[in-house]
Amino acid sequence: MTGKGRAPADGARRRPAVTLDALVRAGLVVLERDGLDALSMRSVAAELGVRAPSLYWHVRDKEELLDLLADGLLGLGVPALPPIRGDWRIELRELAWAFRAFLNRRRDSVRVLMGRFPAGPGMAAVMEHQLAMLDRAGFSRQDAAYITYGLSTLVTGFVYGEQRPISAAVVAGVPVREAVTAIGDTIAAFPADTYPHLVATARELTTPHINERFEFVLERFLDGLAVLPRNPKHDQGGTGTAEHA
Amino acid sequence: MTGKGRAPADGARRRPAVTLDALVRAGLVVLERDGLDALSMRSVAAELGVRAPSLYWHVRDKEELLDLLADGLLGLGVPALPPIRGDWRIELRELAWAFRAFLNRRRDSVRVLMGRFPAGPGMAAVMEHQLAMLDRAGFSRQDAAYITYGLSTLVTGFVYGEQRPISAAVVAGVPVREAVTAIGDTIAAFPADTYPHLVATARELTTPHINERFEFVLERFLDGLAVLPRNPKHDQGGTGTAEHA
DNA sequence: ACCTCTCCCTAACAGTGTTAGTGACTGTCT
DNA sequence: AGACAGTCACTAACACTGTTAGGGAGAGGT
Repeated sequence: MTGKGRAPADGARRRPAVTLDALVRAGLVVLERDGLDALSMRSVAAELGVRAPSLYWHVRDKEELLDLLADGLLGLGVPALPPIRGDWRIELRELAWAFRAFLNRRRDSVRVLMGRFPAGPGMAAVMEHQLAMLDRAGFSRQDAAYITYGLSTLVTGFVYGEQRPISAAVVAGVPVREAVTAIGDTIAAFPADTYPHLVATARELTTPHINERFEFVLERFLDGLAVLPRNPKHDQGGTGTAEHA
Repeated sequence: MTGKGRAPADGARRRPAVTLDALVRAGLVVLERDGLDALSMRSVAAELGVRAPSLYWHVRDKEELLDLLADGLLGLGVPALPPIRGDWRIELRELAWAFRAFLNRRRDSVRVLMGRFPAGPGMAAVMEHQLAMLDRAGFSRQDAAYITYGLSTLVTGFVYGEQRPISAAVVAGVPVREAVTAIGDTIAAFPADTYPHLVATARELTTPHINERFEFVLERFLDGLAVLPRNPKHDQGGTGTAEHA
C-alpha cells in the first residue's frame, strides 16, 4: 500500500518486526475496532505486539501516523469510486454520495481525514479519478482543481458536523445540564421578540432529514458548477491534458 | 453574556468565586493567548485563580466547556455582521468573507467551532441575522434553514483545511521524513503514467492563492442559490415569518 | 445551635505523547 | 574469524492530561 517507505539505504538487514505498512494496517485496525479516542501510540504498538517507543523509529510523531492513516483510509475507499461514463453532474453526485457514505461507514474516518491533505497514493488515486472525470467533462484545469478541493471540503465538513452529537449549551438564564435534549425545542424556547426568525425557523433548522440537507447543499454547488464554461472534447484518449509526461 | 446559568435554586448564598460567565471568559482568554492545545482544565482554572476540580462544579466535562466557548466565540463575532441592505447575494457574500476572516483572526476558533452547533445566544444572534436576511430576500423557511447550515458548514470546513499545515505523507517507495516540503513538488513527482491528470494538475492543485479558492467555492454555492425560487416581499416589517410569537 | 446547601479544596488514578539511553541482532568489511 | 556499523525494539522515566472521591469551610434557614 504505502510501500516500504523508510529507505533501506544499503541493503535490508534482519527484516524488522514493524514496517510502515504494518504500522498503518495496525492503525486502521485499531481505528475501526476501538475508535480514534482509543487510538494511542501504545494501543497501536500493542496491536503489532510491540511497545510504544518502537513506533518512533518509523514515524516522527503521532501526527505523522495520523497522516498515514488518512491516506490509508482514502486508499480503502478507492474501490467504491463510481465509474466514468460521460455525465459529469451525475458522476460528481455519485462521487459525493459515495464519499459521504464511506465517511459514515468507516468509524471516525472523517475525524482523521478532516483538514488533512495526505500526499500519498490513496489521495492520489481518488484525485486522479476525479480529475479525469472533470477533464473529460471539459472543465479547465484550474476549475477542476478548485472543484476537487471544494467538493471534498464540502462533503468532509458536512459529515463532520453530521456525526458530532448535537450538544446542548447554555441559553441565557436557563439551566444547562438538565436542559432539553432536543435542540429544536431549545431554539423554539428562545425569546421570540429578540429572535423572531430563529424561533420561527426552529423546526426547519433541526429537522432530522439529514439526507435532504446534504442533497440541498450538494445540488446547489453542482448548480453553480453547471454555469461554468466548459470546453467539450470527446477524444477518448483519456490523457488529454497530460503534457510532456 | 451567557447569563447566570446554574439556577440559584432557593436564594444565592455567598457569591461564588467562579461563575459560568467568568469561566467562559477565562476560557476565551486562554484560548486566544495560549491556543487550544494549551487549554486544559488546569490552565483555565489557573486563569481564574482556582484549582481544576472546581470547574467540575460548573461544567460537566471539558466537552461542555468547549461548547460554551464555541458559543462565546460566535458572540464575539456578532458585531462584525454585515448590515442588511437588500441584495441577498452581496450580503451572503459579505457574511461568508467576514466569517472566514473572523475564524482566521481568532486563534484556534475554527477548531473549537468545527462540528459544533452550540444552542446559545452567540449562535442565536448569528443565525437570527442570517435568517432575517434570507427571509427578506424571499427564500422559503426550509431553504433558508438549509442555506444557513450549508454556508456555515462550507466556510468552517474550508477554513479548517486552510489552517492545517499541509502535512507531507508517504509516496510509494519514497522517503518520508526528509521528503519535499512543497506538496506541489511531491505531487508533480508522482508517476505520470498512473496519475496523468493528477501530475498535470499538480500546480493548479497547490497554488497558494487561497483567497481565489475560497471565492470559487463560495461563488459556486451562491450561483446555485440564485436559481432557487424566491417569494419577494418588501414589507419592511421584518418579522414577516414569525407567527403566533 | 443545628442543619443543609454551595463550592472550592487536596489527593489520587489511569492514561497520554515523547525522550534518553541500552543492548541485541545482522550484514559488510578487513 | 573478528571488528564495525547500522537497524530497531527495549526499559525507565517525565510532564502532562481529564476526571473522581472525599473533605471541609462558609453562609442562610429554622
